[in-house]
Amino acid sequence: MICLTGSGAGQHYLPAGMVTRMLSRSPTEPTRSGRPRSAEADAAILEATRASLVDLGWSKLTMGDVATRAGVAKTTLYRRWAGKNELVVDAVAVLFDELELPDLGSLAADVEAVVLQFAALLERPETKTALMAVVAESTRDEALRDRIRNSIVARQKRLVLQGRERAEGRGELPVEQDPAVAARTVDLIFDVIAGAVVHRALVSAEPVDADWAQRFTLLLLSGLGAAASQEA
Amino acid sequence: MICLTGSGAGQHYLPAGMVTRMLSRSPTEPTRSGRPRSAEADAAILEATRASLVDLGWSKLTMGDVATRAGVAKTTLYRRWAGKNELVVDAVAVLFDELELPDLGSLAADVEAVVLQFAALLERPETKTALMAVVAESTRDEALRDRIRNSIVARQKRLVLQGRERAEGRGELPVEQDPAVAARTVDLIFDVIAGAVVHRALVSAEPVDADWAQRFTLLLLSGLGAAASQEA
Amino acid sequence: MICLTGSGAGQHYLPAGMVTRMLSRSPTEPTRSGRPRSAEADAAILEATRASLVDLGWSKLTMGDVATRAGVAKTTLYRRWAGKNELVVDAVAVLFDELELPDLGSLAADVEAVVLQFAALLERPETKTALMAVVAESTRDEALRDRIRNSIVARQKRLVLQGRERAEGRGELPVEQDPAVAARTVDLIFDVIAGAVVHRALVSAEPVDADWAQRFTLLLLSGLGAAASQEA
Amino acid sequence: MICLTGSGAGQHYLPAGMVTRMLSRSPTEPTRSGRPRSAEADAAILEATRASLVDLGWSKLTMGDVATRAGVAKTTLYRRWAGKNELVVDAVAVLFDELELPDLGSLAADVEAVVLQFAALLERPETKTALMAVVAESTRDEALRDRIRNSIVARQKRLVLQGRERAEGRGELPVEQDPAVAARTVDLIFDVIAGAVVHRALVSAEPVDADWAQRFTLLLLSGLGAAASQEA
DNA sequence: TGCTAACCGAGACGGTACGTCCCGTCTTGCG
DNA sequence: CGCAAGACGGGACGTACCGTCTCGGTTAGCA
Repeated sequence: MICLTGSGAGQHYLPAGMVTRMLSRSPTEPTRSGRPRSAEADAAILEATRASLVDLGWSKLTMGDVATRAGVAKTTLYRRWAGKNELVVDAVAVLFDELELPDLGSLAADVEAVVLQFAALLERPETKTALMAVVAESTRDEALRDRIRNSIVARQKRLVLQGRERAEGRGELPVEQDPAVAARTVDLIFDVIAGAVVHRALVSAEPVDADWAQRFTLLLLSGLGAAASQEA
Repeated sequence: MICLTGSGAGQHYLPAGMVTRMLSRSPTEPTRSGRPRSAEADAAILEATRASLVDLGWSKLTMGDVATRAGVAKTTLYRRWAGKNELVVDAVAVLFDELELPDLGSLAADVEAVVLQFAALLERPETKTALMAVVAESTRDEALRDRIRNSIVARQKRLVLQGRERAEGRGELPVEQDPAVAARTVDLIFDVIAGAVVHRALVSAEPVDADWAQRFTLLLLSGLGAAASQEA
Repeated sequence: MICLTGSGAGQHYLPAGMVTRMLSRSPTEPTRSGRPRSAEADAAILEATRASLVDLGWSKLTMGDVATRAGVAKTTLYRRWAGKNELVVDAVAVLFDELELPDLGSLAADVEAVVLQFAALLERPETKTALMAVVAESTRDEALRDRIRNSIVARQKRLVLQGRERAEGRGELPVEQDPAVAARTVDLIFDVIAGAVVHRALVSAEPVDADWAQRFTLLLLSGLGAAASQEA
Repeated sequence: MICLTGSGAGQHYLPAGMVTRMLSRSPTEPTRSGRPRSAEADAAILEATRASLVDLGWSKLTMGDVATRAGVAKTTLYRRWAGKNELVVDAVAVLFDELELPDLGSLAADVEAVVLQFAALLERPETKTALMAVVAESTRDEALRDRIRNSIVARQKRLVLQGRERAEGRGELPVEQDPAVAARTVDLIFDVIAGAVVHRALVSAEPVDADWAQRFTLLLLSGLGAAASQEA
């Protein structure tokens, strides 16, 4: 697995495990003199951000309110995050970790389950309100777009990869030899699944229930099979 | 065609042609004495809104800036729209009118074309930045959600309906007898198409080019065929 | 009396009496469209400034606190005054209006009286704390220096002029023919009186009582007589 | 001359020469083991304070900036001085040491000279900006007032004492027998001289040139002679 | 010569106030 | 009565310093 943990809190922040011994100090991390940043503050801030998001929603959330809830000074927030967008991405990203690909014996069952999981996640007010807002903001902010990709999108896409491997193992899908084809197929499927679920839940504002999940999965897997046989 | 015109500009707004004769005055529109509202102002405001959206993006757009660009007082904006969200929805909605379902002889060709049209629309900065933002905002605002549905979503969904009718006419798709099944199939397809395109363009931030459109269409139509035969 | 009233509140502020008739609009004051500034707000702010000065002193006085006390938004302060310095000068200037030259029959008695008046003024916390602070600030700010001169210094210097005229009338002082000599003598006396009182009260921090006033006046008037006879 | 050196730098600060032998250790200064404070740091800080005062003025001067200029940590400043006021008083006090009463043969010449010296000192930006500011601050701070009196005022007042003694020696002034009368006369003269010069230079903002000094001295000494003869 | 206590730099901490921007509302006078 | 202008009370912004508090590391002087 690649770097899905990673970015962590802020721009100049050193993840805990990185400071090891004085001897093996990285040359790019000279010494970090001065008082180190409080890890408790980090946790409190992210937790407070999620709480504030639930209570107030994206547009009413303010840095000052988050700071107050976290029992922290506003400056402490700004020392770690450049603004509301970055903070919320980090606060929400962790929620996507709970998505898991269960092994229910068939690809269809697995896909249906993960669709429902994703829909449940999008039901939660902090996710619903935050996800589209940061995506909207990212249309004008390259750095934010990268942050979203690393922190959120990658967390979701790994499920598709995992599902593909498992289906290949089960013999439900032929093993794709060409890695380029494999990659773009994964991307396509990912956009279809994530896009459809998000669109149904947030734009059409209709429930993503078991019935819809089943019909969607049928459409997707049928298409996948037919398309694969045709591409070959 | 059902109600796609509709809501129009603002809460107490009278479309230009509607103020006709004093005789046939609606009882809920008592007399409207005094100076009537300027229709030019409306056009200027919506145009200014789109321009401001291009220049500044959603989050930096302000009512004051729009008013200044339109050569209009802030009060004039608020007399017509309740706030930024409503204004932007109306300003952007018209852009979705340019989407059309061409008749290229086959369903696949038609779908590919409309996918590319939609992608081109999402390339435009005013659309890209506005669409997700108002959707995000609508997660907490019922009235806004309705406005979006009436002004934007309906404009897109009609293409799917149209495509289905045409495909049925061509014999590419069986005529669905049960109207409930028909409706939910249309909804599913709409969410898959719109969701996948939006997700690819704005979240994955990858180009929606002819190749992708073709592969996506293949997946969709294959799935559609297989699913339809299975549901039967 | 020349322009001692005058400057008034703020930079773009129109004193009340100036807006007279629509006909005789000054060409430099084009029309002043829009809602006019609230005169009540002005008064409330200046009053609140003096109160805050008494309670908190110069260095603890904040714009926010003044705004709160005045029941006014911070922006309303900043619309009229560029900062704390300007505001305090205007708020305190009016206090110097209460200085008056009484007519006690002799120059000595008049001078003693005005010295004690001035000392009493410097006892008041709002004056004491503000005067030196704005003077200190004015060492780096040309505009502030002018403001102080127009609003405060001029109010004091008129007493010296008045005293001279009265003493000349009584025959206590010879009538000075050369206006240049007269002017520089007035300046000298003004600096000596104001300087000595301020220095005693605020730097030496000793009481300016009747005894000190008498001894100071004796020194001043004796010197004035001798110097005048010598200069002649 | 008595205690003009005086308080020295800071609250727990030990002037360099004072740490002598263990034997004669003050009982209130238990042992002072460990690394002693850097004397170089002290000098660098005071120098940096004056430099910052010149560049930024009183109100823009910050402890952080002084620390940076001195190549020292903020904590090092706070270990020695309680705050900005105390630091600036100490930094500026030394400048008043350069005031000297020259012996030019007559009291008038001596006074004129010292007036011009004082005026020259007040021309220097660090003095000009600091003196009034700390005086202003001292109106609310008893301890600061004492510090100013010990560090600055006393340095100036000694010149008046010295001048009086010299004039008595020359026979220009009668020797005052009553020490109380002598003391209050010195105080009066001091306030008149210092007050007039400061007021002219900083409030009236007019030049204290040779002409003004001469006219002022004439006024003062004439008054002094007349007043003395009258008091007798 | 090694201990140890107080020093030092760096810089993060919880705060307060800043001055600005925008909000959505409210007066003005003009047309 | 609509409209442009612009002042109003209010709220959040992001920044600058405050004075305090850890950190890791240095430095004198006693043992």
